[in-house]
Amino acid sequence: MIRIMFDEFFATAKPMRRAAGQNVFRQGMPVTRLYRVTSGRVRLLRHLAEGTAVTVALAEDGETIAEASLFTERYHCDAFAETACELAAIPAAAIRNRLAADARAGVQLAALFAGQVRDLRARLEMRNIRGASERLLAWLRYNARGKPPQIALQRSWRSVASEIGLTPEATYRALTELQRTGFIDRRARSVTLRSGKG
Amino acid sequence: MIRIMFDEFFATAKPMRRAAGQNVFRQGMPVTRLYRVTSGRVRLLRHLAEGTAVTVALAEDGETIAEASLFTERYHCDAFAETACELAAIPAAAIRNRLAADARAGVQLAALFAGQVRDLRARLEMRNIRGASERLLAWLRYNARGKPPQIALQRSWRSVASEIGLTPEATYRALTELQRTGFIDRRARSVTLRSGKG
DNA sequence: CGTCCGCTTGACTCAGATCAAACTTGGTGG
DNA sequence: CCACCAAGTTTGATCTGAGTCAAGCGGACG
Repeated sequence: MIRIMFDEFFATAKPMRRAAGQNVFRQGMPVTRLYRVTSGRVRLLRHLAEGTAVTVALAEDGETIAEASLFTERYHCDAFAETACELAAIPAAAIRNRLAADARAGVQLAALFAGQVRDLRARLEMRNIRGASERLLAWLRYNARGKPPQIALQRSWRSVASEIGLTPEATYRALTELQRTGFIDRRARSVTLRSGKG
Repeated sequence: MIRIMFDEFFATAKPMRRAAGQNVFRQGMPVTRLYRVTSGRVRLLRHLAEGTAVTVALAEDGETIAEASLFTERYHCDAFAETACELAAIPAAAIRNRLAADARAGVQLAALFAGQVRDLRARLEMRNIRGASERLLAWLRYNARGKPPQIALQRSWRSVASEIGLTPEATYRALTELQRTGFIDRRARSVTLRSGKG
């Protein structure tokens, strides 16, 4: 119910495509649109003095980019397609109008962002776990649902690997290890967490 | 101007203390207060089935905890003092009332959270940089201001180390390395970024 | 004056990255 | 239905760079 507001806009958004390397928006340009990545990968780069740049985010899979731009005049970073991609674009003005017209919209948006903050904090915290198996286990626990806790992965383990900051190889090995030590029960992309050991 | 709203509440908040190991709130309890950590460190733990738990965040230094709780009935995690700490507490109802009364408050809050989202994404992205020197350099670039870009650190390098996910030793070595290769110019806690190499 | 903590440097270790090769799966098109 | 290709998965061997332990310096503070 919380992300309804955004989704509603994106549902009717006009889709657009970008070839690999093409630009979506540039730092310093007035904020005209909000984007969601439908497929492919978009890199957000913040330019600094001296011609250097820092990657600020990598978006794929339905992630929305530069939401913070809603509240600023100009984009604070460049966005360019790293692979060929498809994006949904909505005019920033539409959201701003909604925010001005509907008092509850602001609160809804705040709730949406607050949830993202919580989620990002959790992800960041997982990165502090050094051991590959332990980090993966933390991720599994965080994302498992039900009793007993289970995960039916809708994507590749590779993508999980990149989310938790491990190489695919390390992730597969960690899976094997967790299986071996009896922490999980796995069949392909389905995992069941087990109480303690095996 | 954006974080005025929160700060205003926290400024008049009653301070409270917790000894190391003491509880602040528990998962499942109705959300009554919002907290900001003034000193010390608070660990947020999310309990899962099977008696296991995952650390969801570690807050210190003036960080606000469990903002997302503003929009839920009950706390979704435990909070307990990891060291002796001091907290500022404000009633959640106060914020909710403000949100209900002032239409612009919701938007302000959304803007605040959106900024946090951007910041957390950037931090997460830095963690994907493997090399210690490169990661530290990215952090320095992200946090430097001015022309030429400079940083006058107000805290210890140790705390920077933990923020970027390196050991203090690795961080000091990276500093030395960046100095040696001419990327930075350092005197104690003041750093100037230099164009390319030395 | 002594203690604590941040800083610094050195030596060693090891877990995860990297490189490599094979197998499986899934989808595409003939 | 099969040939084929791309991507994901799996396992092995090797290497490297950050973690760990250790030791010493110096400034802040009681």
